[in-house]
Amino acid sequence: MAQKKTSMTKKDKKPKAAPAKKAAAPKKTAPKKAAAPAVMQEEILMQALRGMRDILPDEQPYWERARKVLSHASQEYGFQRIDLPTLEYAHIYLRTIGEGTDIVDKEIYLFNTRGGDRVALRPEMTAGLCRAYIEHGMGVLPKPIKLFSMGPLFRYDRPQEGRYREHWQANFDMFGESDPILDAQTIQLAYRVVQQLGLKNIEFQVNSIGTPETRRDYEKALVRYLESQKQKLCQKCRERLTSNPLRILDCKEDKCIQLTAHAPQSLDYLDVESREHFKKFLEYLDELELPYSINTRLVRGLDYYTRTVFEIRSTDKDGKNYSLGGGGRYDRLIESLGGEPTPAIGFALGLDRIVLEMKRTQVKPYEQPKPKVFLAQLGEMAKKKSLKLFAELEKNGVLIAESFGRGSLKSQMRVANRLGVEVTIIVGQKEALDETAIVKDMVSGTQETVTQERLVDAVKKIIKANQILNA
RNA sequence: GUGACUAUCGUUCAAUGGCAGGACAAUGGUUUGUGGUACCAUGAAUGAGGGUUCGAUUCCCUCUAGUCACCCCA
Repeated sequence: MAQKKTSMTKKDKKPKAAPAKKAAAPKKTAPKKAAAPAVMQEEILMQALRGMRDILPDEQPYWERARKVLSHASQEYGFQRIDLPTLEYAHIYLRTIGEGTDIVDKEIYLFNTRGGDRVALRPEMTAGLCRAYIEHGMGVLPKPIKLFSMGPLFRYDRPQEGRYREHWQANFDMFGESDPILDAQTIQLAYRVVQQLGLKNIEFQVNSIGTPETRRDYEKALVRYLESQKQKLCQKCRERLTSNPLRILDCKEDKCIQLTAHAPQSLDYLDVESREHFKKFLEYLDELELPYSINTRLVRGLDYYTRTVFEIRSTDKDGKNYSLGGGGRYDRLIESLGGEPTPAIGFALGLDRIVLEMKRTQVKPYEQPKPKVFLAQLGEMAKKKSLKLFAELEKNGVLIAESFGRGSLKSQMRVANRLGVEVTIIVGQKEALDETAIVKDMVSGTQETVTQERLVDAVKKIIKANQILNA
């Protein structure tokens, strides 16, 4: 695995006094750290916060492609974009995600504002979405109400690759209908997105966790079963027995897997309606011919889910599993926040992981249109004119590059060449005076002088000719 | 939150208890207004703080950060 090295701290570099040659003194005698300047500057760590990262230009083409695909898919499926604040009253998360969950107990960014409000950086999107739904009375809109959202979330985790304290998610949510066909459509949409992104080896895992009541019954039954054979569990799972018994189903220890294989299954404890819902859901899924499997061990980390839950996973050649996203029904959530009872379903895709997966599987990133024209200038007068020329060309739809800061024509030509432009426009002292410009075809190397009025046409002519040649 | 491993120019790879070096990238140049190659030059690093030592980038400790495995999740 390629270990990504990251440079860390930078000391403030002292500006060089003058461009003049370094004093004759040999390097070694120069003190490594020169004497402090008169005003002592406090050294600040030039380092992003832990778990936070910069998404640099190099990586942006992947993100751009992901964003484009997501936003197109959302429109095709009739979702409307909504943007929510990153900060909310803390209690909406404590209430919805559930106290006792790791997200709330250990991972939430919680603080008091100057005004004394207890607020939290959003650790997930759904709670804020429901708050907005209620606040703006969206219940009166025609059902289902489909909302699409994309933005950063925050969790105070211990970072690793594909897991950051600030990470990006795209969320698709539908409110107002409980029909299981929506559950299937949600998965269809998720599949559509990963397909359009060109991701391979995708699988869905689905499960139903029923209602909070049946879940409690099931949990009791599970504990009862496991308690009777406690010795066969691993050390951690013995602790989980009281803290979070459902998690035992996820344990990777062989003995726990063996034991839980015969444990009661959540599906057996579903109420009649949930059972029917799940059955229908699976029928629809079969109809769609999507790659899915039922994972009765799938338990999601949020308390608000009811009935359908699912995850989108990608498997690499070593059989390793990555969760790219997940979701499920949350039919009680709006009600629990004080709104009208409103069924809902949603899912989230983790953009950081999607991008990681795109790179892993060598998906083509989005390619930014490249400039085909370079504008070179020579001399003060031409330099002034070139600003205007640039604007003129850009207005006429010519994507243009320049390097105004450079002096010599040679270095500008070098840049033009490196950029692979088809045309270079050269404006020097003479051309500036004559209101003309030299148009050079970089492929053939020929050039001609044209008036600045005819410049746009002349440039476009060459580009067009090249297009025909290439076609 | 737990454990393990790691940290050298922008990137990448060296080296050393005694002046930290190369490659790539960058910038300028090889006669004054034209691209490639080649050549030359110029900047640029031992994550931070302590300790051991005559001397530490190298050995030790702490911190910070990353990666991995847990935990959890997207």
